[in-house]
Amino acid sequence: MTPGFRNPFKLLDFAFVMQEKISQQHGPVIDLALDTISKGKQALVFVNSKPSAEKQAEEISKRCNGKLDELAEKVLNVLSTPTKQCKRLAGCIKKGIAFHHAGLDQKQKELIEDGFRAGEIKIICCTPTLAAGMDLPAFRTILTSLKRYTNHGMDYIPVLEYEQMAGRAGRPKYDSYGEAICIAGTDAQKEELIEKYLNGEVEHIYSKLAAEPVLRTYVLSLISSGLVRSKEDLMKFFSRTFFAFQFKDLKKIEELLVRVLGMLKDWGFVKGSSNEDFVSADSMNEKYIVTLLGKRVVELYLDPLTANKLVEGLKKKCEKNEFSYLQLISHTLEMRPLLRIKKSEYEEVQEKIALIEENLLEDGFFDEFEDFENSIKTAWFFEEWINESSEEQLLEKFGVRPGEIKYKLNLSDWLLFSCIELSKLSLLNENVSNLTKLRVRLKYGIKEELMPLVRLKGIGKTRARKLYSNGIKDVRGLKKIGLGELKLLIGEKTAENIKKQLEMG
DNA sequence: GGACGGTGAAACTTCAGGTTGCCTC
DNA sequence: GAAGTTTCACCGTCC
Repeated sequence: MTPGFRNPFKLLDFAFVMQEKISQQHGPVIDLALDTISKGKQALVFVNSKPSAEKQAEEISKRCNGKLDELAEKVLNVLSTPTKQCKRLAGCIKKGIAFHHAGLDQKQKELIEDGFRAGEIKIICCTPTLAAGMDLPAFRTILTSLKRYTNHGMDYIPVLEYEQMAGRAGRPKYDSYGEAICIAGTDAQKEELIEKYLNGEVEHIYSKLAAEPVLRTYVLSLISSGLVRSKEDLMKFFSRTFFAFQFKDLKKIEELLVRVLGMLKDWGFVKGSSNEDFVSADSMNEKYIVTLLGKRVVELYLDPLTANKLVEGLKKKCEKNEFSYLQLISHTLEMRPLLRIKKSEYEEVQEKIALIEENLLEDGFFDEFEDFENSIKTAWFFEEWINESSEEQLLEKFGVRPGEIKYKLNLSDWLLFSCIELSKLSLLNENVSNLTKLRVRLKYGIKEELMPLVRLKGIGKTRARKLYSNGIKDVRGLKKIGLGELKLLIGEKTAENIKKQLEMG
């Protein structure tokens, strides 16, 4: 831990003194940022939301005169067509300021992190993305707010989280100490912050085993690995965990485990190993073994609940189209958080539901209708993607940023792969070819007609579309066209490469 | 007089994050 | 609960 930064009074008083000393020109955050730069140092500014991170960075950058044109150019051209977000980021970076959150493309995040480490970028305004894991120390950490929106309204963040953010301050190699500065609005608030975060204790750690999804997954994998063969084994195992230590009530744990076992059995992921008829259902000695399907569920790292939902959905006999599958995988715990429906979108989504209701692979969503509606919006977003909407269009229509698009696509690929595997093991092979096709389309973001073209290395969404609209629709078309003409369409190097691939068959 | 643009206050809307599968030239 | 965004009334300017 860096010396200096744990001394609470020094710290917070410093912030107050600082505000007066820096003559409060533009508000505390901007003043502190500019002061950091004038000292030749760097700072991380933690804010509460993605829009805030962008706004704050922009405000600071307006008052800076960096000249990082080259880096800005790189950041701008990470995607095939820059989105609004890219332009905004490039504008800030030009001045030596950046914003950083999960909505950025991975490549952009790396450029920013490297730029900061190299000392070119002076200030990063970020959401808690940068709080943990990342090795990005700065001289100063500025925490604009220690409250965050939760399910129960605005609430103070845990002390542990505060420490993670504050702990970014202090660069072992360059500074002998670091400064973590919380912005307090009033004296009363200042006292509150000191009490809670500087004098307060870190919260107790609670075992996450208590959460049922984790418990389900755990029990199944224990049985699958052979570590646990009976309810008795299971109880023995769990009585030694931190979960049991905290929970204390072994009877309750047993009830919970029995329920989980029952579910796994109903879903066909485990079965009684022998002479089941002679052993009563809640006998401690009843032996369990994993089924083939259950084993695969473990290997796929799926929550058994999700796995069962997928299997049940895949079984459904109805007219299935892309949207059917997309909605099925969107309405899982794994896909959360789902895209949320804005007020202005409500009617549009209702219309969409009416349109595709008959093709859905699930029924009985009445208890959590809002969640269901969100799954429709999420599936819709995927659908637009495979119909060749650009990142910019998705940002406009669904408010999904490029980084989030990639993350969601990665999840969807995993879940579709899981659907394929589960179909194979559940004798539901009629789904396999459609799912496989869908995976390819999601990977590239293309309509079905471009599929033959993207098989070739060097051809993705953009080039495939260009070729197609010029009448080249498949490998045969590519073979027929002359090299010169092909070069004009997709560039010299790529054209040569493609021809080579075709020759090799 | 009417179109247009700028300004500011009120009303409205939204709010962090990120491991897992497989294959591979 | 707070901050960012949108909306809308109001005013001044120019043609």
